[in-house]
Formats: sequence, structure tokens, C-alpha cells
Amino acid sequence: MVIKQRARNDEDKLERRQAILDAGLDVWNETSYADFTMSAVAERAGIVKGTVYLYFETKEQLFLALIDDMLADYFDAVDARLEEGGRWSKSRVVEALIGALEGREAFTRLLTTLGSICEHNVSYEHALVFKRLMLDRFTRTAALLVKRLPFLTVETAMRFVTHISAMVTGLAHMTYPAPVMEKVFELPEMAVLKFDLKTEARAAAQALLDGLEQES
Amino acid sequence: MVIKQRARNDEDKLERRQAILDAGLDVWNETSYADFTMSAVAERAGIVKGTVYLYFETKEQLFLALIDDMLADYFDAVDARLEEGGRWSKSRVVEALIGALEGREAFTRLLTTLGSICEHNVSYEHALVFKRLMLDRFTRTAALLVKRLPFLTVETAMRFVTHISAMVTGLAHMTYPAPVMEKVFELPEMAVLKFDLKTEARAAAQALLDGLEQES
Amino acid sequence: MVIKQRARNDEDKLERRQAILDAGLDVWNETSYADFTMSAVAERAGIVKGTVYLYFETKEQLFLALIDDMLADYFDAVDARLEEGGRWSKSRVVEALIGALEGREAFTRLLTTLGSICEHNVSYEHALVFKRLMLDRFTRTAALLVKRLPFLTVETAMRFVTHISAMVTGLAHMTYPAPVMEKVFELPEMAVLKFDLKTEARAAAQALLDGLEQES
Amino acid sequence: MVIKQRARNDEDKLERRQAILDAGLDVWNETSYADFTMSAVAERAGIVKGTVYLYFETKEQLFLALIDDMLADYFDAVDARLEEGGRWSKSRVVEALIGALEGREAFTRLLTTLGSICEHNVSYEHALVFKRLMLDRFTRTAALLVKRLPFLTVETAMRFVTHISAMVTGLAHMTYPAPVMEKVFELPEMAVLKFDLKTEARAAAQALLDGLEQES
DNA sequence: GATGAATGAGTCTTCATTCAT
DNA sequence: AATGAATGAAGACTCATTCAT
Repeated sequence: MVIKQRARNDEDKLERRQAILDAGLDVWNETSYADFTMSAVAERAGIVKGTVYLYFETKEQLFLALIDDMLADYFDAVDARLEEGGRWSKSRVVEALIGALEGREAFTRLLTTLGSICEHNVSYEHALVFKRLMLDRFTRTAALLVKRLPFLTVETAMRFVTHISAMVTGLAHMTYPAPVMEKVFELPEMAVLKFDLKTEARAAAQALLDGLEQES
Repeated sequence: MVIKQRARNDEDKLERRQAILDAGLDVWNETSYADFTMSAVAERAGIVKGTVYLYFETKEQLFLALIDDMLADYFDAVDARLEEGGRWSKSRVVEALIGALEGREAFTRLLTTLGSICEHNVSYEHALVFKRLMLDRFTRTAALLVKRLPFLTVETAMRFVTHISAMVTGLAHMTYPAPVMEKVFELPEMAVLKFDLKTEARAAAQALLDGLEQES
Repeated sequence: MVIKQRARNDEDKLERRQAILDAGLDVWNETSYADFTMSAVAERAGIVKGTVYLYFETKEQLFLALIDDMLADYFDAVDARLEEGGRWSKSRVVEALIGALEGREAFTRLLTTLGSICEHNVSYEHALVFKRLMLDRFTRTAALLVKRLPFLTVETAMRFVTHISAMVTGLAHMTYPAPVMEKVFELPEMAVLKFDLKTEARAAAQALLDGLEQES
Repeated sequence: MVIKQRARNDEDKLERRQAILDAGLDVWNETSYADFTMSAVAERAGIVKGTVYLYFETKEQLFLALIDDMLADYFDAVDARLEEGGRWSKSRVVEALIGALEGREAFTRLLTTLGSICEHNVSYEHALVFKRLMLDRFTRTAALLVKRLPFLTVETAMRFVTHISAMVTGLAHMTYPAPVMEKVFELPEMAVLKFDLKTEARAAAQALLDGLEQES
């Protein structure tokens, strides 16, 4: 896609905005949050720092927009799976939720930073937009879940989605460690602490559903 | 407790080290990680920046030591509960684990930062010490859990502890939001996203145990 | 010369770069290397520390650029003299080389620090650029010397230039002493150690040439 | 040599002082001036920073004492050679002066720093002591030179010693380069700038003497 | 005399953000 | 709209020196 020199109409502007977000994602995939600088993003997008500020008021807003995107992307994938036909079981539901994490490592790593980012420089408006999106996606997916697993209610489904999100975030903390940690994990004694995010998430999700079914 | 001007013997030094950690905790409780500066810690401890570096080589090392402390403190509390006598049920176990979070908000918030801290300036040695501590505590608590709930094995108990840790970390991300987020949560529509960490953790823990029992 | 607030084109940028170097020279003239700080240079240039780093990646690079400039300036002066017409004798050559030191005290003092600076924070690229410049100037001046004094060969001329440079550097060490030393030199007994750089350099240069002629 | 815990009498104190200087020399041999820290010296001497300050008021004073020692040591060697019997020629004199540099690389590197060190924190008294020593050694060696080479006078001999010192200092600047420079010198084009200190010093000394003889 | 913990001024450097062009 | 030079505030870390023990 060719990026025009100047974005004159709204479409061009959206295009450029997206180009910046794409660059942001690239940078994120290659570095950690501490190295996620506006210069790096700008350079990657082939533009200049000042220009980024035309599209995003602060670094945090850009970051939030990135999460926005990836959150939507993930839930799109999940919902698409949940809308597929056939017989549904707990484990198929688990697979829909966790399987969609495949190839979305950037997203899980991103979740990890949400808390600290939002503590800084995010305006009420953008925080609101973000949370609304999150609520919307949680709700939609919860609604689909209720259809797939009869023992779920709107409330328990919502809760389940929330718990899964939390679990994945927490596991991500433990699974995408810094290089130092990777070396530590190489020790035989540490093997037990070195696990696969999706495997654990799957197990936890399954247990949670088992529990919810039993409680129902 | 009176801190001498100069810590001459090992005991005094440990005391001062602890005083710095206490100051660090204070700073942490009042600010976020981004504002957690060595100057702030030093000032809080009533000493001078250089002195802090006498006890901790880097900012990250200090931070890790803080987590070390609070992790041990939390698991001490959990283990103490698990060692109490009487009849044991899943919900009593859940209460032991989650109840111990009461008054330990600083700890849960701390968990939230682990990932990003370790990406910077943490030596292999300190990372190792930290992970060993973590493994040790996980293992000890898992052993106690096996005694309390017969349907657990060493493996499933360990996994359970890990999942709970992840869950708490993830929930912490969602529950200790920035001031902006707090305002967002005040909107009626957001009520459903505004939940209590311990309540959710309890529910999740209960469900996980229910699931594990059923699977066993 | 008016410096614009912002240097947009390459010319402006070169101008600003030069302004920083000028400020650096001022600072150097007033202090020693130990007191040659980036803050001081920035303040002197009437800009802000961060701006200096826009033009020079490290303190050492700035310093090296300063030496670059002054080295070129000195050899420009020498070569200009050597290219003048008329009859040439050893003593006229000596005068060309040593006379050009007049008013270039900052340069000689600068030579004095070369070694220690390069031990720190100088990239291979910048070191290379610097040495190439040095080699180039030595070579050019040596070529001119060969034309002026028939008994010199390219090799002996090059060696002579090198020796003179070393001699001047070494004499500078002895002649630009710290304030304490100046007081020491006021003692009558110390008179013999208190000499003039140019006088000694001249004498040494003359002796070296006499020696070279005789050996030829 | 066993160092007592406490230096009670003057002899013990001198011994300890020397032990510190020895340690200082070791540190100097292994690092550059920038890394020549009081901690490093103390550690090397197996004592503690504070103790060093019992013997040397400032870092610079310690450094100056080190130069004192090595200067005396070098001139001891030179004078010993000059006092040997047999026939004397210019080249034998040159050999006496330059040959004594063999194995004294630490000394030549040290000369290189003299200027910058003395600019800081050296008291008048210590500066005086140092310069007196220097003057004394220059004078003694000059006197010996006059005996060996009849065409020299006390004045020209003194000047010769001074010039040689300067030359060696200057050459040292060029010959003991930082690691970066070493890599630069590996380029074929730079070969001409990479020379041996003693070879050049010898050539220069010879030329200087040739010149002096001719002028006489 | 020896210790070594404490000091604190000072350094380089980074980076989000602004604003003249 | 785009640029990118300039800002400036802050931050981590060092080390010579002092002084309580």
C-alpha cells in the first residue's frame, strides 16, 4: 500500500493512522515496552516524530489504540469460531477461546502492559472509548457462549470471559519473560516453572468451565 | 526502631537494607512504577541516593528485592493458614489463599510489574535467586494443599498454585486501574467491568478446584 | 553571525554544529578536560544539553571533532607558509612549523588530552575519521617539506613531522601547567624548568633537521 | 613481605605507604587513568578506601607519588648506565637514555597524564616536592651527559634531557593508544602512523645530538 | 590506626513533546 | 499536513572524600 505524502481527505488520514499503528505493532514485536519509543515507531512508519503527534496526542494514546486493534482482532477470531456450526462442548468452547491465541503472541504480551500504561497520560475520553470497546466485546462473546453452553447464564458467561482474560494476562506475565529469565528457566530445577501459555490457559479454562457447570 | 547513622555490623546493615525496602514500598504505594525513582526511595528513607546504591546495585535489583519480600510475606500467611487444624474443604482452601490477599494490595499491584522490570538490568544471579524463591514457595504451598485436599496430586496442586498466581496477577491488572479508569468505571454501564479482585479470585479459585476435583 | 532558532537546512546545521564547537573551545580554554562538561558547553552555546546531543553522540565525539578542527586549522596555517615563495632554509621551515603555533595554545593543550579521551566512548568510525585526517595532514605537510628541503625524503619528512608533533605534545605537557605549578615555577631554583614552548620546539626542530641533514 | 595490621612506627608506615603505591602501579598497569579509582587501589592493596586517605590526602597526590617513584627509578637506571666505563659515543648515550625505557612502559604511559592530573587537587607542597625531584634528576643526568659527550655544555645537556622527556611523552601519546585506535591502526593505510616508541625516540635523540654537536 | 558506611555533588544520557519552518 | 530541530525535565549511576565507630 502506497502512503501518500500528505493525507488530505479523511480516508487518507485513516490510512496513515493505520500505517502508524502497524509500525507500532512491528516495534512492539521487536522490543519491550521500555524500548517502545515514539522515534522508533515514527522511523518504522517512515515518517517523522512530529507527524505521529498529529494522529495520536500522546504515546499512551497510541499504545491504547494498538491494544484496541488487537483486542478487536482477537475477539473477532473468537466470535467467528463460536459462530461456526456443529455440536458444541466445553472443550470446543475452550478451543475457540484459547486456540484463537495462536499467532497472537503480540496481543498477549500487550495485555501485560495495559495496567501501567493507563496510569499515564491517557485522557478520560480515550479511556472510555477503550473500556466501551472491551465491554462490548466481552458482552458479545459472552452472548455467544450462552448459546453454546446451556449451563451458562449471561452473568456467568461474562464472568468466565473476564476470568479467562485475567488468566491469560497473568500467564503471559509468567511465560514471556525477559532474556535473563529464559536463561534461568534453562536450569533443570526450573523446568516446572517453564510452561506453555496456551496449554495452561486451556487447562485453566477447562477447569473453570467444569466448575461452572457443576455449580450451575 | 532506631537506625544508627552508620550500619557497622551485619545486623545493622540488614536493618538499613530493610529500611530502604520499606521506603521503597511506601513510594510504590504512592506512585506507579514509572514514578518509582531511586531519588524518591532515598528521600523517603531519609538517606542519600548514593547510599541506596550501597545496598542495591540497580533500581531493578531493589525492586526485585521488594517483590521477594512481599512474595515471601504472602506465602507465609497462606501457609500459616493452611497449617491450621480442623476440617478442610475446597472453600476453606480457597479462603486460605485468597483471604491472605487482604491488606496486601501493594503485593498484587507489584506482581503486575514483574514482567517489565525483569526485562531490564537484572543480573542472572538475582533473577535466579528470585525464581528459586518463587519455586520454593509454590512447592511448599502445593505440598500443604495436597494434605488438605486429597483429590490433589503434587502436580495438580502445583498447577493450581500457578494458575491462581496468574489469575491474581491478571485480575490485578484489571482492578487497580489508573485514576482515569476509576472515573470511567463510575459510569453505570461500566459497572459490570468494575469488580473486586478478591471476589473474582475466590470465584475463579473455587471453580478451578471444582474442576480439578471433577477431573480427578 | 546570527544563528537561527532552528537549523533547517544543512548549512544552518553546520553552522550550529560549529557554534557548539566554538562553545566547546571556549569552555576548553577556560577549564581543563575534567571540567569540560556537556552542560558547560551547552550553556556556553546558549542552548540546552539535549540539543548538543543532536549534533554529537557523545562527549568524546564532540571533543574529537574539536581536535579535528584545530588540527586542520594548524596544518592549514603551516601549509600556507610552506607554500610561500622565496628561498628556503632549515630555519625558515622551522619557523613555518613552529611559528604557526603562535596563538594556537588551545590546540597544543588539546593534543595533551588526545590519549585519554580516545580511551572512552569513541566509536571505531570516528576514530578512523580522525586518524585519516591526521594521516592526510601529516602526508601533505611532509610532501611540502620535501620540496623545501632537498635533503629530505618522503620517509624522513614524514618522520620529522611525527617527531615534531610528539615533541610539541610533550612540551605542552610541561609548559601549560596547573596553577599550582605556576607558583612552583616562580621559585628561582625552578627557573630552569620553566621554559617557553615555542622556543624549545624551535630549538628541537632545528636540531632534528640539522641531524637529518647530516645523516643524509 | 607481610604487611602488619597496624603501622605503628614510622618504618611500618613507610612500608604501608609503599604497598599502596605498588597497588597503585598494578592498577595503573591494568587500566587507564579514568578507571584508576581509589577503591581499585585500596582493594588491590588489600585495605580499605579510608586507609588510603591516611597516607595520601588526595587521589592526585597518590598519583603524583607514583610518578615520583617511577621517575626516580627510570633515572636511576639511566644514570647507572651513564656511569659505566668504556668509550662513549653519541649512540651509546642515546642507548643509555632510550634503552632504559625497556620494560618501563608503565612509566611512559604515566608521563602522558602528568599535565591533566596536576591541574587538580595537588597542593603547592607536593607540587614543589615533585618538581624538585624532577629538577634534581634532570640536573644529575645532564651532568653525567656533559662528562660523556664533550661537545655538550651544562645548558645544552639540560635542554637535551628536557627535549628527550618531552619527546618520549609525546610519542607515548601516539603509541599507547586506546583499543579503538589499535583497531584503526590495523588498516594497511594506517601502518605509517603505527610506530614503535623506542625506535622513534632513538632516532629523534640521535638527530638531536647530531644537531647539537654540529651547532656547538 | 583502621574501617567502610555514608555522603552528595555531578555526569552523561534519554525521550516525550513542542513549535518554527 | 508534514517536518525535524529544539526543548527540558528527569533519571540512573559514579566516586572522591568524610567521619562515626
